[in-house]
Amino acid sequence: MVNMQKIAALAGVSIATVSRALNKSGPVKEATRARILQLAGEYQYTPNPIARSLSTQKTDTIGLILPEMADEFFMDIIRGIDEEAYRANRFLLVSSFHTQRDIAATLLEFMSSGRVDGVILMAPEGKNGLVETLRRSRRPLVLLNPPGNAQEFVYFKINNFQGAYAIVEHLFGHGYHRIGMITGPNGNIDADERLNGCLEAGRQHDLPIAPSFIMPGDFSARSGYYAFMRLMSQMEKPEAVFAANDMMAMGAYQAARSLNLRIPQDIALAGFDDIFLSQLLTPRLTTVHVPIVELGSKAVRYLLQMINGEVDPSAPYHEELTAGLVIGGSCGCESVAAAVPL
Amino acid sequence: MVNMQKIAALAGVSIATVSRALNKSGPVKEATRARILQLAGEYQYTPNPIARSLSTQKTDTIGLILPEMADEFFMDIIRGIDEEAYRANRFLLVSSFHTQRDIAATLLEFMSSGRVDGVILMAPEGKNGLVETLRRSRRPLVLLNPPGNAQEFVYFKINNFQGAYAIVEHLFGHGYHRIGMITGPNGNIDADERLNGCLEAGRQHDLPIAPSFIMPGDFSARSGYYAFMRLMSQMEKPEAVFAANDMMAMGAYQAARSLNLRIPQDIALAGFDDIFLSQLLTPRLTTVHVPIVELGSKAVRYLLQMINGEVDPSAPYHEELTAGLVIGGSCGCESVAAAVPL
DNA sequence: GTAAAGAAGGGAAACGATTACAGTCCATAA
DNA sequence: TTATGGACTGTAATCGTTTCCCTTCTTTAC
Repeated sequence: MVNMQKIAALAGVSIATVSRALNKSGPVKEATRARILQLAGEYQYTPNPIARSLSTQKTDTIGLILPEMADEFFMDIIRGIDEEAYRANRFLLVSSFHTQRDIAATLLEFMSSGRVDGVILMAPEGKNGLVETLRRSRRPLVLLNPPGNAQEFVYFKINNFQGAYAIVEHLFGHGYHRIGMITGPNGNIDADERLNGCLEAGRQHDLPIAPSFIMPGDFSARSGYYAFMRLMSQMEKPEAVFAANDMMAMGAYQAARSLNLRIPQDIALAGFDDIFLSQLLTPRLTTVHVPIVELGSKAVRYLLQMINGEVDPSAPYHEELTAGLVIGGSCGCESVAAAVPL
Repeated sequence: MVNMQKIAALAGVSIATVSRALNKSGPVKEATRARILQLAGEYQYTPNPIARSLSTQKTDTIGLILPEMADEFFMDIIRGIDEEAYRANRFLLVSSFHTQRDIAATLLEFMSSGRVDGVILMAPEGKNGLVETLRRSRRPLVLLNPPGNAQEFVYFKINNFQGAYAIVEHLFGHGYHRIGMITGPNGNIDADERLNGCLEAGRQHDLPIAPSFIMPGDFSARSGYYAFMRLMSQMEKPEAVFAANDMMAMGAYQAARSLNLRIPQDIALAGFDDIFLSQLLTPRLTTVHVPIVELGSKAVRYLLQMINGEVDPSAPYHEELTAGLVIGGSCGCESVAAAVPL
């Protein structure tokens, strides 16, 4: 392996000069510099990043910890972060929680021990003393969709409340009076906020959502199927159903088909997330778009500012990204029923 | 930051002893060892991985380079690799190609320069002197779904030919005589092999696929839609259509619905990949399951063997993973039409 | 009683960079 | 002519480990 030592010897200078020439970190005579660059190219010299890191205490790497690596959603997160990291010439060390609950702590320790300059952590549930663990992190940390008890940290999140409020308001706009909701798993911050947004919209329109119209789900398509079935088996049935995510809405589509209910004529439907699948349903699902790639980009950009000392790494900073409506045909809007997949 | 120096001073021993005690890499009196461990715990000492890497020339990190980070498929790859890496106590540095074509080379250089112990690279197309670049890699390298000109390397791949052959044979088994195919992008190794498997099945059954029944697609749902439309607009129409991946099959579903064709009564359909969406179609799509998570696991395990010197890193090694049929209702099989989403 | 072996631990050289400090040389200003 | 300051370059410390090679003891075998 060719190192600075060798290049220095070949060029007849000291390694300090080689370093200065390569990094432009000090004055070097133009002729010397050219000679060094020439030799470096010739011998395919690449600086050893480990040695450099040891010396500079920077790794040019950021860590990303996700609860799981399962579907499109998490892939989009990674993509957003990967792109932004690439733009900033940073590497990306990823890991998931790996089934264990408090493993997030372990991983954070690993990552905080010098392998990365900073960490982006997605932790939608704040159990098992997560907050205490995070406090001990020695590196800059940015949270994504954090639990409610994480106010002291830096985080970026989707405005679930606003998104849910907006889409339920849209359903009211269609004239539906009886709106049902299929919720997400209890304790999940995203699920809770979406429920609250829905309830608030009901209150604001003087048409509060009836408790019997709130059916628990767990974000899976299967749970959406059964929740929808139960909603429609009641004496009084909703005219429109808002599922807390698109996967459950998909389950509801299946259930509606089983019951021979037409969407939206017999029952209107709306979802949340704007996943790719929702474009392929007929009619296209009306849903809430979450700017997930942007969430990742913003997190990286802010993290880098923390790392570079451009902002105070210990000061809390919160940003909520607005979710936007995507109108399909499932809510009753006519014009947009797309026949051709995107 | 507390380092070995400090622990050594506190314990009244040299750093060499601390290192030996912590790594069990040499004899240390039990009492001394206990004292050191005690202090290490007390002061929350964690060895600096960068310094260790510099000394040992190992990073405990493996690199993963993917063409893109787009859908479920790539997420599954990452998951398989992440899980296996975690089991082996390795970290994972990921990156995508980032639009540029020859960026794969650049990234490989980066990764080969000491930041990782080995690299897993997925490169379904072998253009722009990829092979020459790979030859210059200084670290162990494992390819996934490699192009045809990569015989000299270690790779793991899905047996596309066998999978395509099997599913087309299944269609013939239903008694269909006229089978059409929607192909993937030209030059993509997976696409080519699936086409070949289909053609071979036709030949073996003395019912060669007619050239007019082979319609080009590009793996997108949209292309599947249009290819299906074109297939069905011909004078002589196929009785069954095999799409080279599930996304295109989804497009075909949409097209069939537009044309008021019932699946499978009017037209049978089959796909490839067994993506999650295919379970949600009605009738469920008959497709080919690709053991994608297993592909990742195997790649990691072999890479680690190369890194540890348990196998010759410079010797070629090839493994093809068998793809299995997933029978849904879209091919004409009755029994399995699932009404409830998984 | 002595030699050899092995355990315990210390000193110092790697690993491959960055960088503070200091020295040399030369041009310019006083 | 002599400071003075800037450009250029080298020496060596530093980052935090691992590990080779000793030295010093303690056993154990003969």
